[in-house]
Amino acid sequence: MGKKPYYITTAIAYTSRTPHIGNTYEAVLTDSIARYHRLAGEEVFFQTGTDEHGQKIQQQAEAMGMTPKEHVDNIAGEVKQIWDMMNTSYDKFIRTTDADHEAVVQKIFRRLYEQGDIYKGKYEGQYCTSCEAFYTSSQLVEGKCPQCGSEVTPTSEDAYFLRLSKYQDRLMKHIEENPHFIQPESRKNEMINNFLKPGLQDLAVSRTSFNWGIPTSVEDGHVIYVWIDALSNYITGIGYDPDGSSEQFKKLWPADVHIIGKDILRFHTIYWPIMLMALDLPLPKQVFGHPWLLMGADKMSKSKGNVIYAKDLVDRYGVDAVRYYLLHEMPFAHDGSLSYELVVQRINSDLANVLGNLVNRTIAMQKKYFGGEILPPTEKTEADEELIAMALAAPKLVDERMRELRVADAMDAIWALLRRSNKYIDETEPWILARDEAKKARLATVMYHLLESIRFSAVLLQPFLPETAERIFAQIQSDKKCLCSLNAFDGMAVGSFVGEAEVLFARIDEQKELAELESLLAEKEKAAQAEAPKQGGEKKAFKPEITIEDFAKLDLRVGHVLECKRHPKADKLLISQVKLGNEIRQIVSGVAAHYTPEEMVGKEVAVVANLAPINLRGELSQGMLLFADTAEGKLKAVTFDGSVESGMPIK
RNA sequence: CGCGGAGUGGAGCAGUCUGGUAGCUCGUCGGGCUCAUAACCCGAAGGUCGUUGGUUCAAAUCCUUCUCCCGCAACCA
Repeated sequence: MGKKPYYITTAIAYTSRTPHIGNTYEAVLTDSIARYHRLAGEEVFFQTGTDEHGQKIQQQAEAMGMTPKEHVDNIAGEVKQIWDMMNTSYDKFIRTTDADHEAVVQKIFRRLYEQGDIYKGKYEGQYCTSCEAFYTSSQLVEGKCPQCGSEVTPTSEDAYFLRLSKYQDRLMKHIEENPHFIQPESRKNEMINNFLKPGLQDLAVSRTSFNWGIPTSVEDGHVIYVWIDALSNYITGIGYDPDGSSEQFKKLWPADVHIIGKDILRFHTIYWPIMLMALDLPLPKQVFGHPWLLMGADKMSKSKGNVIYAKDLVDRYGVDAVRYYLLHEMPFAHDGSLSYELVVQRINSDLANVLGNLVNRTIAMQKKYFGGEILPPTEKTEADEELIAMALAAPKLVDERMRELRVADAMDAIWALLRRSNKYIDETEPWILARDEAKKARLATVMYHLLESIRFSAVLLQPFLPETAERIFAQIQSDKKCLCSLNAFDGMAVGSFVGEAEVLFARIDEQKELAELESLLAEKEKAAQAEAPKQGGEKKAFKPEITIEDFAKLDLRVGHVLECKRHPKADKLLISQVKLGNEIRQIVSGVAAHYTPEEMVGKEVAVVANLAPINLRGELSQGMLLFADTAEGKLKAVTFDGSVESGMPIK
């Protein structure tokens, strides 16, 4: 029996919008790991795909005047296109709207229901009339409202729940006994302390408020919670079936590693393992929450206007340059940053100078001195030992680091060899050897060593820069590409000829490039602004039409802010005392990030006066202050054209 | 005191578990070389490893005080 195939997955991409370069990173990272294991001779199965259900998607589709299916078809197409453009070598691209996936998810749900791990219950069951708020049973303090201590009454909204509590101890034990299960390890503590130790609440796994999801098949009107649906992809995609799984599933499961963003670690290290336990399946061996790519110091987001798409970069610099940047500039555990400036610098120094130039100068010399013919290395000296030793040690270094998912470190080992090769040229001074016919054998040896160490590098580069590796093989005219060819330093075929020299990565004039980008960006911004009013962003999509009667239900008033302070127990909230005519109300607003209390005092602002009061983290809020979103993601209070008496209606 | 992570030469990071002369890439400055994509090679400057106190013969590393940054959770009527 052979070894179990290596099964690796990305998280499936949520189809709410076109993935940006940060989302793309995950696919490239996973691809490099998958390719490495293939290179190492293992059978590999690499699955990726798209997550296409959920309320958010339904709403977006409606706002754009499409059916949800049309919307996700568009985005899924884009995702696949980008993954393909990045040269990711996935074996399966699953979509959660695939019929077979949907069918199996229904079976999973039914099976869990029938065995009692999913049960029907009430959603947000306890209502406190004095606070006008809902609480789950576990939030109650001695059976009473945690805020005010009064009696609560159970309410009834039907939902199905997954019994997380039943498996909690088993999961905790698993995490503690398998220190590599959650990577990087720092995240492990976060999960244990924040979620497991306080105790898991059973998870509501059905929804009735929308219908873009997989029906439960247990009760009409209930669709399956999107995470249950999405997580299942890792097993449905390879043929799991509660009634009898495929041979492929038996061969592949459990997954060796799920590569996911650190933001969804909770779903993959708590909900997913528990689902698997309930299904009586083994858990994935490892979940790696990779860091994020930041734009300079900011998280990439549309509202900040700093989104970069993979295509923008690939069009300018080529696939492998972008792959290099993503794979190499991301630290193992911290967030990495990206800017055009950094990309250009890396391309110049690492790809053009160190790698490209090394190959180029070597091929040029081989042609110049020997007409391209590769001669035998007959005059080895002590000066060669270090280079050869380093080349022979490189595969092991790369292997160790890749098995720890330290991709950037693995690449460093290759670059160390490339740098050493450049140094070797200076040490041996081939151009001087070439002047003396008597030193021809020595020159041939030096050149052989150079070509061979370039071949070593190219073999090892394949998982990271597949196209570039091929181009190097073409230039050195070698087809020895397997890891097994790196056991001895003698892979170049004596008597054969090198190919044509070709520039692998052209140097970029940084000043010129940045200037050009700046003007390009300005143009783009202009175009986006011109288009914005027509199209409207996803946030600006209009809600469905209402009648004047609907509008008349709102009681909008002019309010004067008399006092304002920060909420003592919530950093996003401000508490204002607002005068509405002869009444003074306390209103809580989530604008602490946008206004200081001092700025709020004295403002005349629009108020929703007849909104049901609610208790927000211990403070009563009797209404709502109105704010407008700005393009920069800020909030601006809705004020008036001149001073208006408080309490006056707005219509 | 909600939980967790981090603070290392101008920039980005490693080293911390298993104390023992502070390392890598980029940048800067000086030199060398000419096969090559103004590339490559060598050398130098630059850090009391955020702060306080402690353990030790010895602390970036272990314990502790404070501070700043980031993430997660809660809150956004």
